[in-house]
Amino acid sequence: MFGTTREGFSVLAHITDFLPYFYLPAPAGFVGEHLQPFQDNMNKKLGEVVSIEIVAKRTIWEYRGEDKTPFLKITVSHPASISRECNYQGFFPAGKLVTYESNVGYILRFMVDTHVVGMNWVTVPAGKYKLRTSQTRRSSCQIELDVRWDEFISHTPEGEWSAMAPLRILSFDIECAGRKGIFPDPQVDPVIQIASLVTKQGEDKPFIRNVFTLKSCSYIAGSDILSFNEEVELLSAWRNFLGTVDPDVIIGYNTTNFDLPYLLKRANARGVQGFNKLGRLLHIGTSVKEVHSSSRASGDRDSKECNINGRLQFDIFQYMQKEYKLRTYSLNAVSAKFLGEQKEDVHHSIISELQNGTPDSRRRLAIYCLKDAYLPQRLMDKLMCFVNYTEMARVTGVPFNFLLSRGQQIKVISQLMRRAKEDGYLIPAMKEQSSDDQYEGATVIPPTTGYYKDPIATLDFSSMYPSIMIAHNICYTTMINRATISRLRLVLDVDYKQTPQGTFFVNPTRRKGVLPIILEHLLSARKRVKADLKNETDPFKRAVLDGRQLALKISANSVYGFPGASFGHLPCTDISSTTTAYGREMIAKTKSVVEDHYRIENGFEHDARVIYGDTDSVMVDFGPSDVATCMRLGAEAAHLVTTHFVDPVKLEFEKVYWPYLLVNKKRYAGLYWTKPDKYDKLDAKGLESVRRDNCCLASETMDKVLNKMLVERDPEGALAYVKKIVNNLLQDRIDLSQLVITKTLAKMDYVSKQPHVESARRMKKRDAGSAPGIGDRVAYVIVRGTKNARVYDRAEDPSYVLEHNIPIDTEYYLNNQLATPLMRIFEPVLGARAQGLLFGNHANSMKIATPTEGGIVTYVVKKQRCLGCKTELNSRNMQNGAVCTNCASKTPDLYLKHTAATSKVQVAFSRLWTQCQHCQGSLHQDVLCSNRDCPIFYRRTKVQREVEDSVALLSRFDGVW
DNA sequence: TAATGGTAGGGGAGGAAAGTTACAGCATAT
DNA sequence: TAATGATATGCTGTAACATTCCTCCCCTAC
Repeated sequence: MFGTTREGFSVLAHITDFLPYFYLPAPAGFVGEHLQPFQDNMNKKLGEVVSIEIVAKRTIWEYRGEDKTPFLKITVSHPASISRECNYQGFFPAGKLVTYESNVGYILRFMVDTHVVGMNWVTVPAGKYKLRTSQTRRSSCQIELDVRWDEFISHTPEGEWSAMAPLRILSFDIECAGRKGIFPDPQVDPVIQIASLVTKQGEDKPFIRNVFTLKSCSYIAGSDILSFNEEVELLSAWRNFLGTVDPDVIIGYNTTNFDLPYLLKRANARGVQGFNKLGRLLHIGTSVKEVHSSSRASGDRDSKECNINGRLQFDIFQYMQKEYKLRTYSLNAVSAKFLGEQKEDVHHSIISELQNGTPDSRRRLAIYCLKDAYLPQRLMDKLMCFVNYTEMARVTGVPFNFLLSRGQQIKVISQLMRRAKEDGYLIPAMKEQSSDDQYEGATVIPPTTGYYKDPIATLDFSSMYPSIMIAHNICYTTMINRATISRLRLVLDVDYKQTPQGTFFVNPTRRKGVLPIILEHLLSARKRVKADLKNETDPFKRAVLDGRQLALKISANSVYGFPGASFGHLPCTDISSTTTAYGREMIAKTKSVVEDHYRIENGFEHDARVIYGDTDSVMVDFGPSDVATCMRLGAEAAHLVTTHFVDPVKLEFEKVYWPYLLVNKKRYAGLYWTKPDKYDKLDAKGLESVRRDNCCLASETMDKVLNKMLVERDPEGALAYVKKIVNNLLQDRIDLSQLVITKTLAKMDYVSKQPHVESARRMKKRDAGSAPGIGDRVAYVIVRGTKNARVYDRAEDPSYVLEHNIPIDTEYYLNNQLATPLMRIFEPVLGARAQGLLFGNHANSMKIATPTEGGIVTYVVKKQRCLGCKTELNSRNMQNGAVCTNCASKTPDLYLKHTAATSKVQVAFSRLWTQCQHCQGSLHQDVLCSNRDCPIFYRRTKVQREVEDSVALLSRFDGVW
């Protein structure tokens, strides 16, 4: 175990004598005399079986009475020796044998048995350990010791033991000098700079800030600069720096997939001695491994993995991808969103130029590099990533690095094993069985769509699935089949009950399920933490507590998904389908109770109607037109409904929507009220304004329209707004950045052609290194094409479109991105007249010639036209380079007009240029930024082209006078 | 090999299939 | 009156086009 003391000294504790083991059910007739020969027999095949003993345990699978049965606990000397096959005197028939707890990782096994959870404090009592001497040391840690696995104390992370450790965190970024148009290749392209920041956990300023540069570099305030003439020296010096700093945590942005592998491959290519000794173990070097992960929630993803023993790796890029749903995950976009600042983005082809320039140009690069090292640290602080993950590791009990590298299941398994061990249950190692059969999920009440001017109350079941599982004691350990029922002579409704799904579970009086116990523990712990949070004033402790309650909530919710996971460790469709069946019954019951009770004939002023509901919520139109009454009725109804259900199931009144626009199932918007005097926010669900797969123009327009309709209650104003946007679009006054559509490249082999897939394919052809890979998000815009050309043929990389000045298909954006979604929300409010009002005629559209076959104008004869009357200029009518004979007299006027136009765009351009200079922090240097996530960049490039065109036009007046 | 939370549902786009229309080509009637 | 040619009519196959329905795909709600 690696760790740190309270004072910040690094520790390596060698844990001794902990051996892996697994279980086999003892077959009938197997007795004590068989143990030794059986062990000898197994040793022949496996070797290294240390001991076998008979223990009384019970399986977690199904209720089979309270009797424990004999199991063989087989202890082996090495994790690899755990087997699922054994054969001895016909006792263990091949194929049918089920082993228990044989598929549990050794690390988790150890942590469960010693009550160690990820990121917790451990005390090694005096006298129980032996310090290692300089001869026996195996690591670079300051303290190194040996301790038996059962002689240290693991502290539950509560009270004084919930403090964060004073970990040293290194954040770094590298720059390499690539060749033009090609993504850097570690076999060829050198590493030229490495920027590093070192911060102590909990402090807001780094105590080391430096940059290693190849060749000299001018002074940077507040940072150390270490320059080297040889790349090999640079790499070697940085490795030594890392060893001296001895960080506990290494962070960065995409360091796992880019920076670390690049450094290692480059050092290898240049033959830098000992570079791969990045970890704390002296005899183990770091190597790169390709891994593939796939999950239903986050899709497929290819990535790399580096082992740096004794140091945690925490790649903020991976964290963002896992925890946030964003349009783009570039460091630019993420910093802009969460830190509120754009950063300069130097295209990789320009880096070499800066490197080959002067100390000052290398200084620019160094500043850029330092910023890229600083931003991950700031993101981590701002978003509390490290604190939240620490709490998640503590709550679920898994090692910290599992949280990024593994899925949801391992967290539930960890909790399940801990609880199971306490109660003497064993978990079977199920044979992998990928079943395709889906079970039935939740009900979505068919919506009565429309625009509601009266307040709509929303009632929710809090933590629905967890509370169902607790209320009805649904668990592996409580499932029971008919045979067992008759064998044990159990009585319906006394000992067990039949669920709506037709399955049977024993009552808690007979046996309380393990899953319900885990869930109760999680829910009550969350309640306690929330109570503590109310009294806590220290902002840092508050953050820890908040992270903890969040972790508890997420953990409780993922318990339900675990038995339903078809590719799982312990799939059990009965548990999942029973839980959802109760849920369906409850939502139906809620609807009928509310609608039966709140009726005019029962003395109420209106008949209440349930207009919509999804899984655990119902939306009720009680009738009254004021929020306060609606809230009172809602709270009352929630209370009434709750009495119909088993504890701890609880229906809560949560909020009122007023007004409320119900578009379809899972698609609605409304003003969200929790108190009668003021609304909290505009809440939109499922609509284009909250989706990532349409362009910003579409979502922002919809957001504005919703605001005008619901907040300002001004549908006419909304109409006018849309008309303005449409006009801007057709006149090409919308930034390209607003039109970028992003979608995830989810897999390799697509059945049908898709716009984002085809665009990614074209990008790959141009530069394979920088093209989006599997799991990345692809950005594209739709350009004009030949008639009937498919959308996938017209999807193009925005940078490419910008560089080559390819015309945008405004009609596509108008019809597919704006009109269709907007009509869906206008129609319920305005009725059928909306259509004509908005999209009837767009005569103002600028007609741009449609390119012919293949998207390229093949034979273009450029003919000059008169700047006055646009007539074609030829040898007969040409007065001068600018105008025809007819317009000759207007030449001075035309000249003035074009001069004015030119200077106007020049002013616009210089303003944008200055803005970019401000952003890069220097007003007397060229702007190199090509940040594709920054709207200014697009605007600047567009205006730049306008300036060029305008100047070219003006030059036709040259020699007129 | 190891590892991978669930189902319900909207909506855009592609693509096959079935339907429509226009038209050439031919046979037949006038 | 029969044979012949011109024209109109009707049928049919085919290509082009528009529509419908289904599937794939992405993303979201819960």
